[in-house]
Amino acid sequence: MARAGLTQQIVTTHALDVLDAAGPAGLTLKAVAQRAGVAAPSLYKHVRSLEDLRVLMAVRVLTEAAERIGAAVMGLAGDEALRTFLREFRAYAGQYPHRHTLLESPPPAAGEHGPALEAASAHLVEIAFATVRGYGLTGDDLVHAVRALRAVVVGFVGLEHSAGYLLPTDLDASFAFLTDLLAAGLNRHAHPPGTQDRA
Amino acid sequence: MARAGLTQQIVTTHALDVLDAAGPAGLTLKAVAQRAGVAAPSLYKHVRSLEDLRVLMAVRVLTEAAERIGAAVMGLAGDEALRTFLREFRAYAGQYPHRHTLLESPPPAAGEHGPALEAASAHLVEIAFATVRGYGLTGDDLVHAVRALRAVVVGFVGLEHSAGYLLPTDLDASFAFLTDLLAAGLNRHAHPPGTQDRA
DNA sequence: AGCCGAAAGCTAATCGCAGTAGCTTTATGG
DNA sequence: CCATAAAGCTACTGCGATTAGCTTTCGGCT
Repeated sequence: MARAGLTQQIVTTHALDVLDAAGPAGLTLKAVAQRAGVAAPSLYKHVRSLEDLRVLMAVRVLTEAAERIGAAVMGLAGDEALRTFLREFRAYAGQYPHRHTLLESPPPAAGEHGPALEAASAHLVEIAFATVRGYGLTGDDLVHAVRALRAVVVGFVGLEHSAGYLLPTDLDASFAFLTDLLAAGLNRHAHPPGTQDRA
Repeated sequence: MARAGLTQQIVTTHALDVLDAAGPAGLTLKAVAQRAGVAAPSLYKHVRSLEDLRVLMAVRVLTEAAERIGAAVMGLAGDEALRTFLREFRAYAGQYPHRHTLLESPPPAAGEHGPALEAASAHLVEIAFATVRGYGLTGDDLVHAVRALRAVVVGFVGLEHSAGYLLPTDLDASFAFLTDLLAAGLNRHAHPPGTQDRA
């Protein structure tokens, strides 16, 4: 028998292919093994469990998304950076409509690859920070802004891909509306016209 | 043997108890059956499958949340209504930290209870519409605003409960920040100070 | 009071998939 | 050429969902 020459990375790649093609419910070790050309138990030479594999997939997805979004945002600032971040995030999710499910379920820092997951997540968060830095926010407001940014984009994309938005109204327009909303809100905090609202 | 006297509603209630207690991964028919005091296969007299049960649970959760949020928002308008909607939604999710997972996965209108799911979802959306109505938005903007509202709240709550926010910064403050952001944004659309941004 | 059919439960069995045990073979480095 | 570790494999266990078919209870009707 010719050896398949698998590695943890290759298995992860096959697993992502399966996810993309068959959705979260279709992500089974048997399917991954089949795509990799080996018997199912052989995968255990490279991953500790299915959950472990999911974590590895999430790490990959976060890293990929961060790279892509980071590259797009690079050199931009303010509204332009913000719009680009949002657009690229949604574009990535649109290209792989099932991957967003990986960023909701995986157990936090459980297991061997927990730290890697946190690191990958932190990397994306770093990019979000950089994106928002230009608005002149300080202290906790900076964190609040990053959280708002993530909530907005994750929420919209999640609803978009789990059939949460049923009305016929154009989704691109809704996303643009939300983008404007966020941009305007951050600008308002950047140049507070007074001490209008809650501390 | 004394009869358990189950109904679809009671089974759904037990299933939600299991979900609340054991999380999404612990939601198994065996666990539900045990809590209901019957053997696992007996559940099939009331639900078609585990997936079907998940849909029923989602319907219940959406209905409950809509009632609760609807009651809280009733009689309010503008920012007050908006803040209440957001606060109540998050409070519900905070009370049952696992239920938000039901609102992400369930297959759309698949199966017998698909229409019920859509109806329950539509009910909550109606309340979101009512909440946002006071801002004087028209046409598609109204839909955009509702979608923004849902994206914001679902995104924040989802990240909050899946350990997406790791920084030590206070989550309540971040939620307040996001609430203000949304309120300010909707007010801006309500009273456009000109034709400032993108159509 | 007693009968009947439907519905609710049960036990036994099937099926698919995650995970484990232990053997075999391929690469290699010495 | 040989020892050994890693990569695969087959066989097996266990669990949970689901199906099949039997048994019992219940409500209505006579």
